[in-house]
Amino acid sequence: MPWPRFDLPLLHTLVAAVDAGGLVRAAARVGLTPSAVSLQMRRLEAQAGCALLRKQGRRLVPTPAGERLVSYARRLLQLDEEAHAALQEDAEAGVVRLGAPQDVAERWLPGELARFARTRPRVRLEVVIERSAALREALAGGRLDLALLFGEEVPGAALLGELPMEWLASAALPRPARGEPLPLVLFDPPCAFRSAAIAALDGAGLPWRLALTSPSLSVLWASAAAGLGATARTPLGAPAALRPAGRRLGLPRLAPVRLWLHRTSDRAAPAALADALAKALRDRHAVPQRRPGDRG
DNA sequence: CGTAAGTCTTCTATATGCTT
DNA sequence: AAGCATATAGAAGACTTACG
Repeated sequence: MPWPRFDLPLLHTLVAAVDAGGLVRAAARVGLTPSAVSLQMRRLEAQAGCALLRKQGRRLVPTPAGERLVSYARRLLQLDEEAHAALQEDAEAGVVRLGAPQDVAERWLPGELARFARTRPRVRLEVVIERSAALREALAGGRLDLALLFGEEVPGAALLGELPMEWLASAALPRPARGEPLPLVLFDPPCAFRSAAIAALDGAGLPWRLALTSPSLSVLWASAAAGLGATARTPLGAPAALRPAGRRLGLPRLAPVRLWLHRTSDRAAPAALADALAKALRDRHAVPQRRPGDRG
């Protein structure tokens, strides 16, 4: 057996395969074709000397040996990241200012930032929670280095992932009678979710009315949860009382929204740090498509 | 020591078969 | 029929070896 026993890139792919639950999705994560990933897993099984993955229906799940190796692989990859970061640490002391919408900042970002901070203890992160319009303005004004934004493609922005956009409502909100307008709970404009919701209803010829608008996501969640109206958003961070309600209320399907990583065009100041954080987020692009166990 | 030729490794593209 | 894993052929790059 040649040294080393295990190739780090193969372990990285194994972790991606187990996390993604299949080789096709793993391939997208690691930037290879599915066949290359399949070959990598065969090579890794040869290195391990035993089967690491097995089929379960259409999914691929780890064997007991695979699970043990994944646990080691995570530690090895973490150590690799730390070793790399340690060599760069001296060049990397400073502040990164990152903006994000509230649901992203609360539900997705903390884990990613903690991971980043572990490997770069001398970096201070400043997270700004604002609506997209305010974040765009702050980015343009040089008050942010990076921003996570929902919406359309902008040159220079990196796609982090796609999230389903759904109609969300309390079970207490009745289906409107024929011809009755659907009460909506939405952000003030400009808002990508608001525009998409209204366009979808208008496109389907369904009447609607604004029951409440607010600049605060918490107010929207609480109002919708109380049954004031339906809202359109990703399910990320939605309170438990809000359920996907498109089918029950007879509403048109909504296209998924894309989450983009924008960075300031001002390449000055802590460009290296912002680059490092941007790379860390892009590399993982771990936007949960749908957590296992979630329904519809 | 430097370089050219041969070999090996690993990738993509495409085809195929299995499962749901 | 769609979605997925895998088999195979060929291409590209990395590595090794032989030679001047």
